[in-house]
Amino acid sequence: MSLLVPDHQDPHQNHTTDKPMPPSKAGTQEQGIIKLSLVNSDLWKAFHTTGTEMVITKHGRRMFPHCNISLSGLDPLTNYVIMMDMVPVDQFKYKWNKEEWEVAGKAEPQPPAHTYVHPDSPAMGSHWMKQSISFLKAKLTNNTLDQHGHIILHSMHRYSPRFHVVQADSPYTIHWSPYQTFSFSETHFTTVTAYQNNKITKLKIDHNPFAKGFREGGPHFQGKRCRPSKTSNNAEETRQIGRDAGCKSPSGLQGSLSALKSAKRHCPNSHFSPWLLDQDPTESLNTDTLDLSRQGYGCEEQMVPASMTYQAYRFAEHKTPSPYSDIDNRLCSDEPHVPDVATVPGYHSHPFSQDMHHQHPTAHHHMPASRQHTASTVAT
DNA sequence: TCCTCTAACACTTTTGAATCGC
DNA sequence: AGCGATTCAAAAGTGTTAGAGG
Repeated sequence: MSLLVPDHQDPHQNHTTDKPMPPSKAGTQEQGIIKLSLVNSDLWKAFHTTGTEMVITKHGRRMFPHCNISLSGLDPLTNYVIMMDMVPVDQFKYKWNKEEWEVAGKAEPQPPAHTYVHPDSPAMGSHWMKQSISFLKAKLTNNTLDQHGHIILHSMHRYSPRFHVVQADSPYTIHWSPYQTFSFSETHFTTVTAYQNNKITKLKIDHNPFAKGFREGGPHFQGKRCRPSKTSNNAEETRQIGRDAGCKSPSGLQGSLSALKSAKRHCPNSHFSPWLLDQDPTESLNTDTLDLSRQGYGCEEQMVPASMTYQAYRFAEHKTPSPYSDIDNRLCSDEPHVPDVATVPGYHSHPFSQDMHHQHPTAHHHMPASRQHTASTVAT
């Protein structure tokens, strides 16, 4: 499920290349009683230290590290929608020059991006707090004509994921619902179509099980496709990683959970990625979840008309996030009213970023005027 | 010439259905 | 019949590379 979000130009964003947002404390942010933690914060920090790169492809590529968060402080009996989007970190385009990233000019105009709505949304607070929330299946693409609902980004630009916790009984009502926004400085990344920094490549191979094909017995380690290249350093270092690799993964022991557990028993010294084992695959986030499919708008990523772009929001001033605001009326006036979550009247216009300059740069708390008296913001 | 992007490649992991044993 | 464990095949996902294109 995906939808358009407003202009991401956050007045509090850093417009220099080396000034990240204030770091979140131990990968956790707190707003009032709601606390959001970045579960795999250490992994993100490891990448961030080197300079995280995310590959984007025409057909969509998953993130690695992927975003994995945990929530606490929600009302167990209230429904929430959890969403993730990407905001530009600055206004520059970058290029990789030998050993470091350098500015290569002004950023491209932002494409019509989408917000990734967690497939379990909406679900009760108890459901979200039961276990960590993974955005593993969110995909990034550089295809501005993408029809699969992937998050559209520009290559060679820097972005930061944001997480939105929206109190809503259904995606139809999130527009006028209280919501809070979280982001973490360690999750900033540079988009690429091919990895530039070989240190990042090494980190990915070390932590991403899908990369094992190239680490253990892959073509590059068998000489089939090994050849000198413009990135020969990468090739040699990658081969070295292959030579250094330890116990081979349990081929033949398949069967999802049982195979995984069995494999772990049989090969306790194997290198199993944390993101595989941290989460118990038997714990699915399906219980207590409203069945969106039955309601006709599905749990899957959904497209929204491409007619609305960020640009429309560049002129939007901060207003109370009311469904009756002028901005909303203007933006939605020619939207077709079809029963799709992404095209619900007012749905696009949820002012996720219109009023960021009133909030802490990394933790934002938004409430409709009528409910603000009940909210307290504690920016960490 | 340089830089960026794409498709193909060979491999691993994930997923879901089928099968087996208790 | 029901349940859990195991097996199998297909689909999905991975990083690297050469080559195309600007």
